[in-house]
Amino acid sequence: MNLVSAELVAVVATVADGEPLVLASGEPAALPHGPLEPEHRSLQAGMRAWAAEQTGHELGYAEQLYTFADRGRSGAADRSVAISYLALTHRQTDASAWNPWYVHLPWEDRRSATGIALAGQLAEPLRAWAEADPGLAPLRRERVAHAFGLGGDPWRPELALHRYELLWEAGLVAESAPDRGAAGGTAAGAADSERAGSGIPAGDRGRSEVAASGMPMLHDHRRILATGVARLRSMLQYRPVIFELVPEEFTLGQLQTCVEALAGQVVHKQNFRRLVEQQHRLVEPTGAVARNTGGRPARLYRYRSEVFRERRHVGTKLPLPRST
Amino acid sequence: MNLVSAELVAVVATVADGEPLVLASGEPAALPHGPLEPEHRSLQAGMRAWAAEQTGHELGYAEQLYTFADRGRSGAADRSVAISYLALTHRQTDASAWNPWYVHLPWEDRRSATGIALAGQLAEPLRAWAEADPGLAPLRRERVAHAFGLGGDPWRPELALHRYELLWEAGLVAESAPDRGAAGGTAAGAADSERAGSGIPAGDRGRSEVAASGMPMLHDHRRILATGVARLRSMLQYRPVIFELVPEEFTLGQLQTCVEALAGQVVHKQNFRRLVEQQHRLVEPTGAVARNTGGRPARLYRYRSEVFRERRHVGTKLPLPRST
DNA sequence: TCAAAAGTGTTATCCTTACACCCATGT
DNA sequence: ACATGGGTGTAAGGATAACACTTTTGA
Repeated sequence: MNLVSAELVAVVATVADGEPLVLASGEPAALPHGPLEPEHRSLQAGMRAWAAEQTGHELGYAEQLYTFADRGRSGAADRSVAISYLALTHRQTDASAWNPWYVHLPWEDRRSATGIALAGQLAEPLRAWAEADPGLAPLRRERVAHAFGLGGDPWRPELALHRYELLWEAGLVAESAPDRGAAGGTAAGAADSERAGSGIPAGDRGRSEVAASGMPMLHDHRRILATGVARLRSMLQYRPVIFELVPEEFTLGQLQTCVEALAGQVVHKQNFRRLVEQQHRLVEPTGAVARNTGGRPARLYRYRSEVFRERRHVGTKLPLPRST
Repeated sequence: MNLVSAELVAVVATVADGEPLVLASGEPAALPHGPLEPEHRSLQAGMRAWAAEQTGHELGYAEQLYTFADRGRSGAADRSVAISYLALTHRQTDASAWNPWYVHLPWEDRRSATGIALAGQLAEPLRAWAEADPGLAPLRRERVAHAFGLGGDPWRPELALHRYELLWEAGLVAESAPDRGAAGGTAAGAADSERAGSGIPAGDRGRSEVAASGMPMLHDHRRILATGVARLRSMLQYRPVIFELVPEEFTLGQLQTCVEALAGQVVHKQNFRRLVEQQHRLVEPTGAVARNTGGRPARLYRYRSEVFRERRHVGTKLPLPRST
């Protein structure tokens, strides 16, 4: 009988003040994780137990993401399987263990011009990587253009995992950099933590590119985070998941900010409101207003849980601009 | 260290003569499967190795489906994790090990009036199950209506997994029937195979309902099959996966038949053609014609692989009738 | 008064669905 | 001739993306 060790890993996401956050702690940053144990009643129950123990959080919605097998984690002989989950939770007050997504995946935040510029800095090294192997160049060019929205392709928020994997292959993240030895990789772990924190590859690349490569995480946790981001962004398009991340009462502005935080992209205000209110009828006004908006007071809304039945399949369609 | 055994299971799908097929063999029918072994380079590689060894097939496209943990498989103490994959392959000639999907999931085939009637036979027992527990009744009613398209809800092909799980919970499939002992369940295996083949629960239900409940499979393999069917039907809507299942040259009629086989539902002919040809420009004529169509000869088409770049995200949108 | 955010109205365009109809072949 | 499947034209309705504009607050 071939036995393996099974590890449970959780991407626990929330949004606070318009910033998407993920539960992560340690140096290098690690997602909540732990082995599957005999007393766990199910995979999901085990994941919840570890997350609760390590973070004091009870999780809300959760779904399985992906199962990874790493041969190299603790040597070639015994093998470990990592079963990852995505969990959503309302904002909590303990600020300790939360990291902004975009600290680890800065190129995914295109809400501002500077964010887009940051992502743009990756284009040149990616092209260089694509051309480095003449045989693979056409395929790589295509993959880069598709994933990063270059050369006529639109930027697709839900391709976050493709993008991370390309950067990994190209050696543009610390976990895969040719001169690795900082965080990530096989079993480096806590060694060399001052460099791990900054995520600086030892190559001769400029300072700006370093900022674009993001803060590394333990083992393949950044890949798992990217998987969670991609899944959440996909769900956003066809299921009303936002309401797991927003307080019971909210303004349409807050809702929009939350969507923008997850998608990493701004959406068209007027059409967003109409879509949510009229087309999908996902929300209804509570009658109350919020006055702390900085401008005109905003009506408060609540999620119409009745529609969960009729509109389970509808998401918050993003009124994305035609070409980005 | 807590160790578990990891098993790889494959849902290998194809379409032949307008009938969707899955690789399965034995009694009760089992999907290709086997333990993860040290020499496997990755999870997917292991799955491919087992499938090739057990069926003589090299697989084409493959993607991970889901990871299940069963406590009860071989006793309470040691635990097994099943990592399942969906694989697509072109039609092969060895007819031996292929089973039609709808032998196992007959309610999923709504291409004919008799198929729809078959699914309708499940409505009554499902309602009875929903009402059996007064506390859970509202939730169960809602789940049944949503999954099976009752009471104003549309039938959604991609909810195949929800439907199977409801039937399982309601004890309407042999694997979960209260009087179980035939195929499925814990470790029944090859015992009692003559009853397993027919899938007849020992209860006092009528003959027609037996036909509607479908042929059982080993362990939870029918659930895994339902997961694969659901995933494939989802993909159909937003990615051009059909072309993995169709010969290089095909008529639009063949393509449509193939889509209908997977979706378990007929589609609107004229609009299907226009969608594929014009909107998405997924195909182009080869110039040749097929004369064995039974009517007017049909133009042959090929898949425009150029669009894989521009339209990776586009699927074969199903021009479904407004209300079913 | 002005910045900032909330909220309304309208339009052009495209996609979806549906209906009606003609075309080319084998029997 | 006629059944069978292949193939075309067109129109109604709804969803989308874009634009211009008004309203109400706090500083």
